[in-house]
Amino acid sequence: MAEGTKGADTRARIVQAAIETLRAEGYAGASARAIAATGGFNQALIFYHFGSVRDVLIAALDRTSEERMAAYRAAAAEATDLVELTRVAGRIYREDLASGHVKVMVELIAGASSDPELAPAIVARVEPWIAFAREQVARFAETSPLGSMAPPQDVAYAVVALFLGLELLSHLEGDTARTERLFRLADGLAATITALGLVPPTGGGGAS
Amino acid sequence: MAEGTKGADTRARIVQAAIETLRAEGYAGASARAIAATGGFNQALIFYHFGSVRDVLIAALDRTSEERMAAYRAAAAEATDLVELTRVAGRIYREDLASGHVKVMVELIAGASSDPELAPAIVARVEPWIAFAREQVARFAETSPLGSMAPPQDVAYAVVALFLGLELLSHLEGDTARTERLFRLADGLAATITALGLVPPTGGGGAS
DNA sequence: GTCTATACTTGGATAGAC
DNA sequence: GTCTATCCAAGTATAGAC
Repeated sequence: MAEGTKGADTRARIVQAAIETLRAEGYAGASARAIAATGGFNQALIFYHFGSVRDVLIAALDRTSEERMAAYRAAAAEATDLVELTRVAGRIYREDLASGHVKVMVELIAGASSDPELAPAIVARVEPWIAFAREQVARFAETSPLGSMAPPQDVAYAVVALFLGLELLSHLEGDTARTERLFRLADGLAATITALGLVPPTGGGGAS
Repeated sequence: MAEGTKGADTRARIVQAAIETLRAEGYAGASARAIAATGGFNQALIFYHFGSVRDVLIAALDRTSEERMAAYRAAAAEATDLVELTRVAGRIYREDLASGHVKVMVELIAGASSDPELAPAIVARVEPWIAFAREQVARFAETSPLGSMAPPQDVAYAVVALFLGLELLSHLEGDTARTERLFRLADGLAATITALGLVPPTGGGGAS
């Protein structure tokens, strides 16, 4: 990598503008012209650097996804029990709602319906998140009573679905209060599950 | 109502075509031309009968929403405890995933970002679903220990978010197996909550 | 590598014949 | 009430000057 610096800079500016446009206008509003207007550069640059609008949108998801995955991994590594994991998950997810990462993902998942060539690219970028959630749930639930009642894979799928759905609802009306209450509720739920002995009070290997 | 019959018939055909197009092509693919091609009628009819594409999409959500709300109300009325409510919710929601009602709603919520005039109309049509979920949760949880731990309003919000998120994920790859497992998991969870005495074993007023 | 100009396509919407 | 024809705006993408 490190090819010319100037080209890489411009690519980054385009990707950044694509992210901002997806956040503000959604998939249907993320045209080459709209992205160029957001970033203050020429529309033709998108095609020179990425070849198509679709490919710059995929690059946008790659960029936020890598950045946020790093944040989630770092935060998860700090958690040594389910209560802590729930708390950091809430904290990081709230950052996401604000930063727009989940919005970018949700818009691209919804938009994939209209573009058969986009769909497989989005699938490939959503699955790592489900796998990551499964890893984290498994750290505390795999060998516990909870793990046999609720397979980590299924819990992880539900958690990711819940996060995506919360994004849809909370940005529809701009209501963050309800989401806030839900995370406090989740903290209480994690404490209850731990108190009931369904999950070990501490432990779980380090996050990978 | 009952105005000319012919006009009402055509309106219904257009709305039906809009629903099918939203299901198959998503919001970004639901153009007037695409809807007309799906329904086999002229594109100009949409503007004659509805004035704009936006308004026919809103009518599409109205139609599925009314129809599905009736189905949910009827099903919920049968449930006399939380276990039954969970089971019927799963059954009805699986019908929805297949029929496409949730898909229509999700696509319009996501699409609302790109059309400021669409957003308030969608908000007004999503809120009744959150209110309905709250009513149902409250029937069994309001005066129980669960109700004081987890306010029905917040639980309802989470349930709706989960349903919307499951739609996004399950239709992204066409994976219905994971959703199936989740509903069996929910059945078990409802049974556990009841066994723990967090919720009355029977009761809850009739559904409105 | 970036800009201007432009070709071509699709989409929203209307006019006017039937 | 429905269809054909058409206008115009917006979108993707490319060619070619700089």
